[in-house]
Amino acid sequence: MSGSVILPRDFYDRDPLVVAPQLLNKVLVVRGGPDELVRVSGRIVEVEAYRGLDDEAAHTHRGPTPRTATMFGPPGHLYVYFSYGMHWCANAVTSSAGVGDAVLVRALEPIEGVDMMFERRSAAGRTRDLCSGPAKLCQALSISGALDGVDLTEEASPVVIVDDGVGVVSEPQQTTRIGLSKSVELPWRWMVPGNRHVSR
DNA sequence: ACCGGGATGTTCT
DNA sequence: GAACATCCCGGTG
Repeated sequence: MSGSVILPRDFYDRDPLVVAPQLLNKVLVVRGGPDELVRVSGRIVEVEAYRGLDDEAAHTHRGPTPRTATMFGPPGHLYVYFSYGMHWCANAVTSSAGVGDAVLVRALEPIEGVDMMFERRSAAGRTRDLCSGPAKLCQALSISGALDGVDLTEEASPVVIVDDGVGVVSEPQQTTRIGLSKSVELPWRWMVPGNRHVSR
């Protein structure tokens, strides 16, 4: 798309506390996949940072496991994990390879493929129900474990994150993270202030 | 509006 | 066994 630029590797190769708020207003795009010729996308309006070294809630905090191989890998890749026995959640790996940091994408404002999103998410009654949660957006965009490890910085990738020229959020809303029992005090969740598509 | 519980399977103690 | 980076549905006020 003209005017849209794929975020480069350098963007991700930094501390997730820096990357996370800068991912707000960027656009997550999924193309191809199970439904050929379909392109769906949404603007990132809510994120959380996970930092393996000092964050007890991070999957990587207790060292490498088979599940977290991608999160310990190089930055700029998609880390997808299976949650509560039925949901998928998607992260962008940050920091350098071997560190184990990532940013969880928690909510999108739908842009392209809204009809397809409603088909995939029969429970959604309103547009703001389509992508207002980390597992909801994976369902709407058809992101599953098959896409774990995808390079987000390659033009040919089925999943990319692009900058479409909308600026960074000047004063992101910052709170503690959602749904955790460990490291609950860390204020590592950021949102676009006033956006209707954030999670509850 | 809020609250409680069930679904469902991988990972870790 | 218990915990888990969740969601949905049905209760009640």
